[in-house]
Amino acid sequence: MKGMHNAPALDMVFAALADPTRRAILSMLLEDDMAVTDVAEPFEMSLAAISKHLVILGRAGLITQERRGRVTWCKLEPDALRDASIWMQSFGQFEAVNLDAFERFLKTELPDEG
Amino acid sequence: MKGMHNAPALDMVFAALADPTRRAILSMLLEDDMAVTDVAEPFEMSLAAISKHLVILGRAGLITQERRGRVTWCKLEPDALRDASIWMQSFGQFEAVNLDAFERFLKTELPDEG
DNA sequence: GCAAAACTCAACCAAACGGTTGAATATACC
DNA sequence: GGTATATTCAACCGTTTGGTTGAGTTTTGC
Repeated sequence: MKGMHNAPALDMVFAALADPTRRAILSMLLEDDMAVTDVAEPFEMSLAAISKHLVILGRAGLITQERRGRVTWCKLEPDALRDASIWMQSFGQFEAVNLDAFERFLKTELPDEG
Repeated sequence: MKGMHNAPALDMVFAALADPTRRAILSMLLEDDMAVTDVAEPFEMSLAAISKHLVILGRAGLITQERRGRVTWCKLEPDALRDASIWMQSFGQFEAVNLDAFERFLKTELPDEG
């Protein structure tokens, strides 16, 4: 179902991105997977607050969490960003972009993927 | 100041995009500039509610409003989306995208612009 | 000048958000 | 088994969000 942009999903993705703490978390996870405690470390707020932020990021599909032992590992899931990014590209200077050509462009530009 | 992504601005853009009514309004404005009353027409909510949505879109920089007579015209401002879009491209499969090459790609793909 | 049109403002409301603290739950380690 | 670690749960709190309604403001047209 290419090109079908699920509205509730977009709601959740954009809402998740609207918070600077959550965007910072995503940036951190870009480097590497992290435990919840380590994610929380640089922030001046409680671990519980970070835990809630991670739930919101998880429900938006932007991260996944995998529990291994007593540690919950957080992993970036960039695919969720993709739908939102493509939705945005339907505007403005991106208006008339041929998405298939866009995909081909990405494939040629990216080193490892696909 | 290329590449400087203003955090509060991103907050407002993403928050504005997190609502389906507001995304629908943006899609409508993609077609043409519209009066507030005409923007409100297809929605099953009060004009005042739509007026508030337009304020939120305006504060995010996604639209501008120009009053001509008693009619307030709403106009899409896609530049605000651009920063957010570029922020998103720093993730996932867009990570390694050469933005200059991306711009060149857009120029070749778009019929009228630049 | 007066009524209709096109909004916006103000007050209100329920629900969601973003944070807190303290208790609960697993798991790991000695 | 008991204690420390990692994380979530639950209750609470003030603020924001997304809607309502009704009144106010400006402009247009007869």
